[in-house]
Amino acid sequence: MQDAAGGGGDIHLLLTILADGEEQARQLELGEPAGAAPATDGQSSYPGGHRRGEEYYRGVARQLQCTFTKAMAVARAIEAAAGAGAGAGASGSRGTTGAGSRSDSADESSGRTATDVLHQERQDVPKRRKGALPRWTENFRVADANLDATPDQDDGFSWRKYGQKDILGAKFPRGYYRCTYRNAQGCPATKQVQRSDTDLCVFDVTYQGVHTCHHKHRRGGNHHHPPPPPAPAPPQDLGTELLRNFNHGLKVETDDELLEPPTSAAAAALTFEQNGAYGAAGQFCFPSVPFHAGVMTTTPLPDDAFSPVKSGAQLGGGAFSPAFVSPAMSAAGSSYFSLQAHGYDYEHHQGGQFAIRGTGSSELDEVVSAATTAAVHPAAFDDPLYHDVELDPHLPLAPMFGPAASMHGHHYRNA
DNA sequence: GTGATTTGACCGAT
DNA sequence: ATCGGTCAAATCAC
Repeated sequence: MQDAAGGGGDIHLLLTILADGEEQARQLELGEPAGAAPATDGQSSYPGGHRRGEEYYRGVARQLQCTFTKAMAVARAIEAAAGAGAGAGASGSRGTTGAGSRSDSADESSGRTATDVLHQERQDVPKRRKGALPRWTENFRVADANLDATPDQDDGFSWRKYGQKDILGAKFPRGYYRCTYRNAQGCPATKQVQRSDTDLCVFDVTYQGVHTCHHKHRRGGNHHHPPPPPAPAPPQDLGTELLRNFNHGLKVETDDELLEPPTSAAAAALTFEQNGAYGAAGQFCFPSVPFHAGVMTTTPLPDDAFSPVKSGAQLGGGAFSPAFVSPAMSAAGSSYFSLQAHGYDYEHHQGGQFAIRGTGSSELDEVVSAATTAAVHPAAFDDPLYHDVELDPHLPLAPMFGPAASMHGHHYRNA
């Protein structure tokens, strides 16, 4: 509604990003580690000076790539904002009745635990917080673009389809699934599956809510899937890992400057806050750099898909992964991955981009300030209680992988 | 018979 | 009024 301000700001932002890109291109040309130089460390990371240069160029090139991505995102956002207030999806509404014989809806039916939980959450936060449940998206690619190709890459959970809907502007209907054990165990997890209209091989799978069921891996069910495919990791892990990584004193590059935690995180959060003022969102990019396994734990998580630490699985070819990676995703060779939590969409592209898309409003400030606080007091990360605080553990403050990692902050308005 | 899927209708949000 | 998400009766599959 107040897109006007956002639009103007976004244009300015776009210009800023483009200026960044210009600067990065210049760096490429000069080969001079300008601001983002690994100046201070140097030798420790790159014994061979010659190799260091190579790495440097690569890094700058990736930055440049990220900058382009950001610019395009902002441009699209501007376009969308200008065009029409394309309704942002993500409505977490919950229909109550069915036809005629309703009887549940209230709250006491035994199977409504998940709903209850949601209710409770909402009562705790009177503001309407639709995206109360963490939400993230993965792209699955199937071998052939066959129309009857199954989007159902077994992710290790048992899903039950409860709806299908034609979506405006999409060629293919969207399928709605919820955890089979929703009634039995009150598991709130759901997912939406939609085939990409551009690439028939690609299915966008949006997960929402973390499995609370003691899911048993789908017993030799419909699909031939021998590999033990755990589930899309619960976002908590992302937050945990991010925060953990943060504690490792990695460097973060925010927009223009290279910073070091906690300063860096604080600055990143600050950037966010500024973005928040726009009512917009942030997009963070960081070059894909070889990361140190020490920072993360790579675990082929077993059945209990909810152990606090499981992530860092490598995508193919040495590309880094976000703080967590669902085996389902890597198995499917997905090239794209995103996550949303508490109103923010986190997106990660295999190319090394990470974006945060906010759903706007005051929530942003809350989270940002919480994040800022947390960033300044890294010790808080070790406190298991931080989960209970408003602090959103899923913030993008984390310096991702490796000392050379850098992160750019920007935002764009998401219609 | 049991459980999953299909499908039209309902509901909240925009 | 429209759209996305959900419900539940009807239907299908085992």
